[in-house]
Amino acid sequence: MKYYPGQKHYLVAVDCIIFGFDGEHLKLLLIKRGFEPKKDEWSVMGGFVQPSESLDQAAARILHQLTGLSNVYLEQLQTLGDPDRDPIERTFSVVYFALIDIDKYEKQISSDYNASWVSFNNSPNLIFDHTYMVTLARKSLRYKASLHPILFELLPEKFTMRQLQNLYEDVYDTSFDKRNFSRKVLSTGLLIKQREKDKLSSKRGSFYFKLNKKEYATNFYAFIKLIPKPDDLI
Amino acid sequence: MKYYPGQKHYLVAVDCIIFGFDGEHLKLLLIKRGFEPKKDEWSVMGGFVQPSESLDQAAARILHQLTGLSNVYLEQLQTLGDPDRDPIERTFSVVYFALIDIDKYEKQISSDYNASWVSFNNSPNLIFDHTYMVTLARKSLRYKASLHPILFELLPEKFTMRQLQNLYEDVYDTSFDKRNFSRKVLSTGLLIKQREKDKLSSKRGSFYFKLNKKEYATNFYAFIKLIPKPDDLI
DNA sequence: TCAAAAGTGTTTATTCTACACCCATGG
DNA sequence: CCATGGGTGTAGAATAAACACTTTTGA
Repeated sequence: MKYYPGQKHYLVAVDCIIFGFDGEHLKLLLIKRGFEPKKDEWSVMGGFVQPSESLDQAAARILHQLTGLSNVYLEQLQTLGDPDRDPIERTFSVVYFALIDIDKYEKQISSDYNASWVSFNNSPNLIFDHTYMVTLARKSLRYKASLHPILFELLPEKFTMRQLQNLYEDVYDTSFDKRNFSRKVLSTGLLIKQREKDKLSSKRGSFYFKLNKKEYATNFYAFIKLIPKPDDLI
Repeated sequence: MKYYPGQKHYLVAVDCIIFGFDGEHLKLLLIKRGFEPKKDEWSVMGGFVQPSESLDQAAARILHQLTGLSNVYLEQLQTLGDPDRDPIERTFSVVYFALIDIDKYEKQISSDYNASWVSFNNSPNLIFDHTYMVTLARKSLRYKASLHPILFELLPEKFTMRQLQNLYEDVYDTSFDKRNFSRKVLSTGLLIKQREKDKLSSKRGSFYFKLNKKEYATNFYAFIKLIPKPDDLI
């Protein structure tokens, strides 16, 4: 037996929702499409799965193409496959989301793709069902981050408590009491306080923290409740 | 433009992990495969996605074929697509899991498929990566059920507190204090106590409860923490 | 010297946990 | 009348929430 007879074959693509954080706001890396259909319209970065690669490999390849980054936090989200979601021909899209340190990506490559970082308030219209993908990714990010410390993936190696709090506040569109927030975060044992201070954001300066990578690796899948009221997340 | 040139096309299948609960233990509905390859070996129920149907529709169709049930809790889990996962030809599999009331399924149909309910301790070897799918589904069930009241989908219309507790204990492979468990469950407002008692399991009899469907529909996506220590779930 | 952000502690309310006895009934 | 499973309450511990003042320093 060489193949399954009588079955239709389809295209399979991978699309990546790429999140970044600029110290103030959560951002999305979008590209201006360079090919038909919908050339010059905004979309998320994607590509077809090649015969020799797995889905995870395809996602990593696509992410690398746009950002130059490897070994990035990448998680499969969902697969979309409505018969008419792509007007040219039926294409299944396996959606991934990626969390990257916005300072690390290759600006050169991303400008070749006409990519830019946009925030959620003023993001452009996207082709096909890409807006839905983004909504899905945002919900999933909230969900996952309410239980696991994944948001650290968005931060640079050294960051201040204020930046971390900004990140959580922006992801959840809320605000936290800084005393309670800092106490809760520190109680996880995930942070190591540095001697060095960030002097950019205030005269007094604020201490940098680094992620305790060992603790992070060990406790990644343990629930860590940083969000007080995780209702209505999905 | 009629199609995307130069891209390989693939098969896309949907596989359903079907959970049931017999009052004591969580079970899985498996079938003995009726076609090659791997004829007569155990697998989960699946099928290829047809040109006109969406993924959700394909999953519902496949579930209906085996159980006769419609309007069942069905959730997309993940998509597997390693190049060699199917020895015949490259096939992507979108994995769903279903939660059904074990009393409602059509025994006739399921016996046509050589299906049987197995518990996790003595489940047979499965073809391809189906064992992995089941593991994935079990983890996902724990994860989801730690936050949302989905396990009610597995129970008949009327059930006792003991049955509910058995279900949670079996899903999480642990045991709960019955006083704390019952208090916590009742505090959700999801249950309506019936006048009628179940007299099968004890001389005194125990009250039946029904799900408060209105409350359930409204609060489905609110977090409801029934599990005290949801660590190490994934 | 003052504006701006950093840093820190305590009290109260809520939630969680551990734990043991009486009840109702069919055989 | 007794064995079996059903049903219930409380006290102590842990966790979460609310809340405000002092420090530092560059301009």
